[in-house]
Amino acid sequence: MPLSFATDPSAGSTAEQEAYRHLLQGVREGRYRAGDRLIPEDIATEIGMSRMPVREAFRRLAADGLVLIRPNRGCVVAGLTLDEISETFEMRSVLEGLAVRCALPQMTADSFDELERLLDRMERAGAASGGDWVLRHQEFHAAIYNLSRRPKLIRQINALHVVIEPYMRIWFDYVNKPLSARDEHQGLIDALRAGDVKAAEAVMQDHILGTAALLADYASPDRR
Amino acid sequence: MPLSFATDPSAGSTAEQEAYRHLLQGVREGRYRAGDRLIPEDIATEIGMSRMPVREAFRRLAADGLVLIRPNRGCVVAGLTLDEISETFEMRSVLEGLAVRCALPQMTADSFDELERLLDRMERAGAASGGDWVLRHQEFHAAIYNLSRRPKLIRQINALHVVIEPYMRIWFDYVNKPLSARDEHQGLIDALRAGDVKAAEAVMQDHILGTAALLADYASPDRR
DNA sequence: CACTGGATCTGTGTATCCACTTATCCAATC
DNA sequence: GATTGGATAAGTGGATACACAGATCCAGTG
Repeated sequence: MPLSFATDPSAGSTAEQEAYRHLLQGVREGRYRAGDRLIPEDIATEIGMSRMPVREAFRRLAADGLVLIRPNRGCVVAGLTLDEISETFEMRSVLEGLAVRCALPQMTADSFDELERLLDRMERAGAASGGDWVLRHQEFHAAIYNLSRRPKLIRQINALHVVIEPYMRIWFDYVNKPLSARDEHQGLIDALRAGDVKAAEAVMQDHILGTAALLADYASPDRR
Repeated sequence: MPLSFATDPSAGSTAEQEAYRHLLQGVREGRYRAGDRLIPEDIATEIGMSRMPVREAFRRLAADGLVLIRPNRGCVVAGLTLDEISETFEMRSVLEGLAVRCALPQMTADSFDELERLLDRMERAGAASGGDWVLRHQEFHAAIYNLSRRPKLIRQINALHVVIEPYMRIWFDYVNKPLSARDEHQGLIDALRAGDVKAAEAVMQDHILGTAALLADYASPDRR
């Protein structure tokens, strides 16, 4: 399975979809980097279409917060300041807390086994490339939220994941070992198994804010 | 001051901006109703431009969740199911709870006076037309969140307000008296004055979920 | 009555053109 | 030598015309 999407990829027709996918993947994987200028002409020829679908894709990406369109000055890949990164994690913490709260009542014994399985996969990916770990990590979280039966909530969470994904990759490549991946997430599974909704929500919030703190720690003294 | 925006209105150039504003206002005010088909040709001539900027505006609106674009079948105004409405209120409750938590430490005595003033305006608007009350109500909430210094959070909250605005208008026109507007919001101000961050967040969440319950009550037996 | 096969409409993509803004660079000037 | 100013290039934004494909509708057929 390839990358997932920030907004509904089926909203828009063939060529526009392809342009959107192409650009989205490019940004997520870090091939297009923050501040890079995106020239419709070039991208259109790159993927073999005219400029219009590309321009339309820009608008979707802008709404996702992935690029910035300034009148008469074209389209650049958006970057996040440190403040914006922590703001994003704050939003994640409350939204994903809500998602856990909604998902927990839907969980069965099978669900927990599935999560254990995904955690294993994530750990194995941790040994290899950073990008892969990030995807497995998203997959693990998504497996929980998908049970919440809250499509709009899930989509919003997804969009936030996408926005910070490039930074997660950079960070992961730097620390290059799967932090306390097992401990952190095993704790989460245990909290879910216990069935205490309030507690599970709190664990999820702490998990996310904890990650934010680690990432801020890494970025702050380094970039200054 | 006219209507505010879901996404950054400055992202896009003159004609596209105008198309976006026009469509956004139309949806918010209920001039375009859920299920209405939006024909680029018609709208383009309506506001005196070609179809291209209109099509681009569609993409932004689709990303905001206000319209639906189905491949080869054009653009229709999105409607919310009852489930989606309550899902939206759930998301509002946690996001606006977070916003209050961030805003409270920034508040001064002046802030509270300002809120009282806005509450008065809201109450006066309540006596008149429903649409005006909805705007004043948004204004009151926005006054709090704007202190949070969280631009992305504020934007997201705004987008959610816009999505449910048509339903708020319908509902308000039906009940036609400002519910417990003063009590509800006065309680909120008092909680803020007390300075207890946890409590203020809880009050905000209850306020929003309470509104959701009222709205669901109105919609559920009526539409069935 | 269900199904088939156009005819038509409309959404979508392409190609091209043009006006206007922004960016770049070089030379003249202080 | 730094700054200003203007010529020039590049790129955006919009309009228009056209080709094509998928949807929709309707009548004719079995």
